[in-house]
Amino acid sequence: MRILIVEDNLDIQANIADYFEAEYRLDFAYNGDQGINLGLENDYDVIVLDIMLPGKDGISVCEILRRESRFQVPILMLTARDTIDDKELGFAAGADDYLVKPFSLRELKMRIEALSKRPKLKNISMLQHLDLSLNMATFFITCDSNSATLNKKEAVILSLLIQAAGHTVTSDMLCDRLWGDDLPESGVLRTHIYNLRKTLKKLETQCEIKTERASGYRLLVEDK
Amino acid sequence: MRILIVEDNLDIQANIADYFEAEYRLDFAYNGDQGINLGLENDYDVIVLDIMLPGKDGISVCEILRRESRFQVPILMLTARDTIDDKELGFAAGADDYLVKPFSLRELKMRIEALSKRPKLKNISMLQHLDLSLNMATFFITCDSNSATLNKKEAVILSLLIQAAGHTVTSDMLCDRLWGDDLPESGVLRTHIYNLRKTLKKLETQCEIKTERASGYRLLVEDK
DNA sequence: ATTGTTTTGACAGAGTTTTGACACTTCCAA
DNA sequence: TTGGAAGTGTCAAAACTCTGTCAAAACAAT
Repeated sequence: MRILIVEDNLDIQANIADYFEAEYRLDFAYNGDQGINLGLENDYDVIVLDIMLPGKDGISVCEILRRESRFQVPILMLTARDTIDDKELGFAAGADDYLVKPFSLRELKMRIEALSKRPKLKNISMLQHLDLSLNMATFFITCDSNSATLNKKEAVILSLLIQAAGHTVTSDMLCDRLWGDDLPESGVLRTHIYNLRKTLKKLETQCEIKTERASGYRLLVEDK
Repeated sequence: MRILIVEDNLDIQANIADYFEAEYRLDFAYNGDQGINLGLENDYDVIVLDIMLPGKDGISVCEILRRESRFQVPILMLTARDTIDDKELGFAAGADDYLVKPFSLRELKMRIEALSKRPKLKNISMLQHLDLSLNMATFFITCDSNSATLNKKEAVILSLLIQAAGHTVTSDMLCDRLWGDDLPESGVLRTHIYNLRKTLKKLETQCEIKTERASGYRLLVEDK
């Protein structure tokens, strides 16, 4: 399990490091900007975010991560204050859980475990991108007056591409989501992408799947 | 028996888990939004809802569940405060029972048992959808001048479909309601759906059961 | 016993996913 | 520049899975 701790207090950092080092892979950021960079770069299982930070405060960091990240990382906020205002701000910014300082490391651990166990693609049932919208409950896609239904694999692929729109989604990541550990050894993914493109074309949508050679696929963000 | 616990305090969660795990099927949510999602997604026998939650408080969760859910799940509220105000708020929001912290697990269990025994379809004995009406006391369905009587299983299936009209009801959920834990291992459900469709056709109703492949069934809402 | 209800199992047909073959593109080194 | 290796696009057909259909058997109620 990989965790990012964004916290400026060196004592707290050291405590967390001691307690969790053996079990998790930890990265530390000392200020908001560094937190944003690391958070966008890597795919963490949980991000622990102090609300009081030098430079950008935790709320802003949280907002930016939520807006920019192509991953749906659970974010746990730390705060010294226990005012409702703070909490509401935090949740509004997209935090998933809250912990008030001082806290026990044991409790922090329990919450991290709880967060990491949540299904990643929780409740997003209606995804949109440019002129396209995809209903993940029915696998129905619509573009203006045109529509079609995808099958499951295609829907999963498209949903991941939309969520990462503009960023490349590696083939590995797609395979992981589609087949988990026992992947078929043929080029199935290619076929699915091919069919997906065919139905996208039929819908006359502006959305286009670009392939990043030797890496993966990416949904273009600009109109044509 | 399937129960949803919406409670952010991990210690209480752990206690409840220990005490009830052997006997009930438990799901946990640790904030309001997760509670709402799980509550709407699944068909619980009882929902236990803490009033103090991160994010949406229990009252709002209760209101939303009551408004949105296609099930009539009994809701038991937990609160640390014992003010009349709180109780009234809770009942106004649609809670069915109340328990003040700290409480004994034995008492919680008694209340859960009591709630779960209440008839599920309290006042709904006459279900309607489009031009069809189903009397759950007699299993009699009518459409204009045509009518027929269903048998019990068919009636249960149709009632669930009507209550969820427009939304997919998973096969799992249907099986759960029809057979509980010891399901028959053949494709009985298919047969019942088949027969149900046959009588629906005979009645010349506008209602139509659509199957969502690899998922479940859904009653169409638009006229044909 | 008779009747109605529920389950079983077999089969066919429809839809989904995988496979594999071939052509085409891109990149790199000779 | 040129040829080959690696990565992709294309497509049809095979393999697989889920459903609909139905008759007959098992079960329950009266």
